[in-house]
Amino acid sequence: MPLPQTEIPGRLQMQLAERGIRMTGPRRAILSVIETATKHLDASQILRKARTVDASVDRSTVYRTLDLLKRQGMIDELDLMHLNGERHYYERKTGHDHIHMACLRCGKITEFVSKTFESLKKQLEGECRFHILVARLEVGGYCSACRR
Amino acid sequence: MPLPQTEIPGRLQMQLAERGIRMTGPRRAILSVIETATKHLDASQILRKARTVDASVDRSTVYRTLDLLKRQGMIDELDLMHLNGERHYYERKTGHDHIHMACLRCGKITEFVSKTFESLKKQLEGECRFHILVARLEVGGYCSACRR
DNA sequence: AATCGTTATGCGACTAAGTCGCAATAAGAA
DNA sequence: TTCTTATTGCGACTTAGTCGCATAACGATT
Repeated sequence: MPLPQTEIPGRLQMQLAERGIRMTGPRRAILSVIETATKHLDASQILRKARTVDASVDRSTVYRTLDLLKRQGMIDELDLMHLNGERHYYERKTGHDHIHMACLRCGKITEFVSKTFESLKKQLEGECRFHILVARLEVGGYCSACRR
Repeated sequence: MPLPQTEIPGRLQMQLAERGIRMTGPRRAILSVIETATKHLDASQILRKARTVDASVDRSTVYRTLDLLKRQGMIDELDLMHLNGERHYYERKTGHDHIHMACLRCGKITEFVSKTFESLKKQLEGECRFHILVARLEVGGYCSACRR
C-alpha cells in the first residue's frame, strides 16, 4: 500500500473542506481510517475500524462516504482480482496511478509504477479521444516467489 | 464485443473436450450463449438466454460453468467500471488482450488493442518476475462523443 | 448564542449476487 | 449394460450493497 511519508494526516479532510463539503463525526472517523491504512481495506473493514473511533458509525454511512470520495476522485476502488470473494477494496488516490498484481497462489499484492502505463493512458486519450477519469490495471498470476 | 468472423461455433466445446472435460446439456447451452453473444453479458443474462435453449438450466450451474471457464482461461471477467451496479460481465478470451473503456456519461464500451499494452505486460513479466495469467485494464471517463 | 435551511445520519427493511450441501442424475469409459 | 465419477437442480443461505424516512447535526447568518 502506498503510504507516502510526506503525506499529511487530515489531508482528505482538507480536500473536502476546500470543496465546501460538510465535515461530520462519522465522516472524520472514516477518513482517518482510510488515511492511516497500511493495507487495502474493504467496506466492512473500514466500518469496523471506524467504529473504534466513533462507535455509532453505520454501514450505510460508510458506503455513502466511499461513494462521495469516489465521485470526488479521492479514492480508487479495486477488486484485487477477487482473491477473497466479491468485496471491493479502497485506497487513496495518489498522483501516480499504479498497477496491482495479485498472486493467485500466496495472495500477495504487489504495486508497480510504470512509465509505459502512463504512455498507454496518453495513447488512449489521443488515439481514442477518450477523457480518462479512472484507470485500473489489475493483473493476476504468480509472483516471483510462487512461480516455479 | 469481439466476435471474430473466423471463429468456429462450438470452439469452446472443443477446447473443453480436448482437456477431457465432460460435456453436458446445460453446459452446451451456456457455452453457446457465450459464443454467440454480441455484447457483454452478466451471469443472469447468460442464465436467461441459456434457458431458451435448455429450460432446466439452473443459476448455480451458470456460476459453476463460469468458474470452470475462468479456471481454464477461456473467458475473462469484467466489471466495466460498475456502470450498472455490481454485476460482472463475461467475454471469450481471444488471442489478444484488449482494453475496455467505459463512458461514464453514455455508457458506451469501447475496446482497444494496443501494442503498448503488450509491452507493459512484458515489462511486468520481466522486471517484476511475475507470471501473468490474467490482465485486466479498465478505464472510466468520457468518450469522444460525450467529452466537450 | 440562537436560529434555520440544508445536508448527513442511523435505522431497518430490502434487493441482488453469489455460494454451498445434498440427493438425484447423466457422461462416458470399460 | 454396468459402474464410477462428475455434474446437476434444488433450496436454503450468506454477504455486499441500496434505499426511504424520520431524526440529528453542520455551519452560515444574524
